[in-house]
Amino acid sequence: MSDPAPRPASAAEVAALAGVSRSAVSRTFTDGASVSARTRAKVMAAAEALNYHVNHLARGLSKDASRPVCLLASNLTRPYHGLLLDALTRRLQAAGRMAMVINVSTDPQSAGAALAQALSYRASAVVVMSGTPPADMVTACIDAGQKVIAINRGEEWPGVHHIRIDYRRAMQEAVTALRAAGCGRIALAGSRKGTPSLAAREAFFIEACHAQGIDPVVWRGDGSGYAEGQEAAQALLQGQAPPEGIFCLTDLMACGLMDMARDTLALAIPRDLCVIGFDDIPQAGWAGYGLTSFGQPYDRIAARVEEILLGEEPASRLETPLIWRQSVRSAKEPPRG
Amino acid sequence: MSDPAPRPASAAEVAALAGVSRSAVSRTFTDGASVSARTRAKVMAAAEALNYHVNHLARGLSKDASRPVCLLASNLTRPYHGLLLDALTRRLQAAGRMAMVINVSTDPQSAGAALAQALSYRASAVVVMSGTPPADMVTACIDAGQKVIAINRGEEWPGVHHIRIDYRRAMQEAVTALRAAGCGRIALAGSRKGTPSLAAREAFFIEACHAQGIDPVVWRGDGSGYAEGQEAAQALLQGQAPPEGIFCLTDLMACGLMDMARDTLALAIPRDLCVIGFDDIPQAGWAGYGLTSFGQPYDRIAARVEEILLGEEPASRLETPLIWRQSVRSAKEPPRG
DNA sequence: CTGAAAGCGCTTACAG
DNA sequence: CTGAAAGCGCTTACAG
Repeated sequence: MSDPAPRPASAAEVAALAGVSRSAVSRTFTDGASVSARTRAKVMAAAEALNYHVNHLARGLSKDASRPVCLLASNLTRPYHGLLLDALTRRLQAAGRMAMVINVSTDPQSAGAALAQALSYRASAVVVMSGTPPADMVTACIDAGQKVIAINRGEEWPGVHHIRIDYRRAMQEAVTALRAAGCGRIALAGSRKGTPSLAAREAFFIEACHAQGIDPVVWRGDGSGYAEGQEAAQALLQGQAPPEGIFCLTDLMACGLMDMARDTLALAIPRDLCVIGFDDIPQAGWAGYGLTSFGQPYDRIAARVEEILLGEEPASRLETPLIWRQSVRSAKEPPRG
Repeated sequence: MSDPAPRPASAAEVAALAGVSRSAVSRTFTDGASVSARTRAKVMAAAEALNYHVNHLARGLSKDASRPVCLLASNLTRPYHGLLLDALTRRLQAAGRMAMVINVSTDPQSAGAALAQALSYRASAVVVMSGTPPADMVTACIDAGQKVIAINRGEEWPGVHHIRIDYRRAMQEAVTALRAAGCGRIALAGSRKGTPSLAAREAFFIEACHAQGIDPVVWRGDGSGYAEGQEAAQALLQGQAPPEGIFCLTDLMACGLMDMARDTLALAIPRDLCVIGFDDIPQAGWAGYGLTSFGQPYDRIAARVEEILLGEEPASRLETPLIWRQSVRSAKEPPRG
């Protein structure tokens, strides 16, 4: 309002104004520190007058807890990533941590560079939301004292904290639901991309089919988005004796598949075809889709990240509830034919 | 791999190993600094051996350029915000800046707290992607030497760098397109939410209608998402002489409106109804919608942010191209009736 | 080009 | 409870 200060106030200036030592100021803003009520009051008054805010950058030099948490993200453009990032940033913020996001989408190999950046900012932890950084960079981070938290990344890395979904159970449920809906011929709309989550869902879906005596038709696209869903529909649904139930690796694929099945192939869903997706993105709930899908436990994932930050080591896999909508016949309805 | 160091190497250790001063190490990692090739080589070798990375936290204490850039975001769950955040983080990263995101979605008033956080981390700039922080907090940031960059935020704040879209021109184009498609009765699916962008689109759309001698029907929902689009369809399309062309404030609303118009009201698009949206989210391109929409210049916005960070002050408003798809009849096709 | 020194803004034993 | 001092890891005039 008055003379605009060129730089923010420092603890030293607050100390001077309050007539106390810089240590006293520091203590006032440190949670469990011992300061008398009187000193604290003087400090607070001075701080307010100078619009003082502790410099977290400087604090991070000595205090681990105020160092940033790095989020390695990609494809922020896709609903799943947006939802996860939303849950994560919200949670970290509530915990008073600074979230720094590194976008690794441009170059699939860039995950290594991202970790180098995390190292440069002395992040206290790095959360790998996607991408697969090279093992030696992961080791370097861990050696430097950082926690590395992997969300739904495949292989077990030594020293890495994993947060995992129980894909096996989910895939069993998917197959069961399709069979209960009367689907005899079952297919999987998969992907050649081979990211850990995608690969795990594929493997467990096929395993579950076999366990129930079914031999699923498997189709694989290049990616796992809307366009691949459309391709899947064309590839799977045109021959004779086409599948009656399809599990799509992602909701995005399911949306593409449904659009193509209805508009071009003139199939009715769920009468002629049952579809299940994964991620429970907002579009799954849109009237145009009504897609039955597995919900990702975004908030629970975020909660686990915080637990790990606090030193706890949660073990069990997270459950994904199947959200029922209209793309799968309920057991009572008769199947087609 | 070998003995895991509890903490990362410091410049002092590198200096010791290389047999030079700490200044020499610092200079080696500073862009325009004067170091002999020989010294630099020694330093680099030692740095590699110790896996040294400059501590940007510490560097931020004295160098403005390595202080973080704060991104005040919200609704990361929505396509528009995801797309913008994606473009921004990508660009900042390429520029070697650290992007710290603060999620202000929980509480609309939380924008003030977010700014306080930006102040605490001595961000060199804060980018307001959404939310409207209180004026005095904005002043505090500016007084503390931070750049405040507002993307599509309404009012002119003193000292704030604005990045703006030419909504007036876009809205004129929308009305023109609808009229060229033969739409006589025109409506606006608006919102009571009143965020700056939304309000501006509304006002300019109505202004453009009047300029072309049209009196649009205006409906307003609570928000600007899919559900409000559905409501808009019910409210606007049921009476007699319903609108033949509707502009929706957002693509999300347009999707909801289209679904409701087709599924429940049995209207054909664009035969019975032309629809235009805004944002050009991925779903607009899905086969189920084929929505004609204005594209946000995400990359250009990000480029401007960088320009402002570099001290330039770009002035003109950004253009939004109208992306033609199938939800508006082209001028040649005859309108219905 | 190079090093010794002071400074950036904090925290945390260490005495009192 | 409180202050003087050393430390966190960097940068940048200042001499040489």
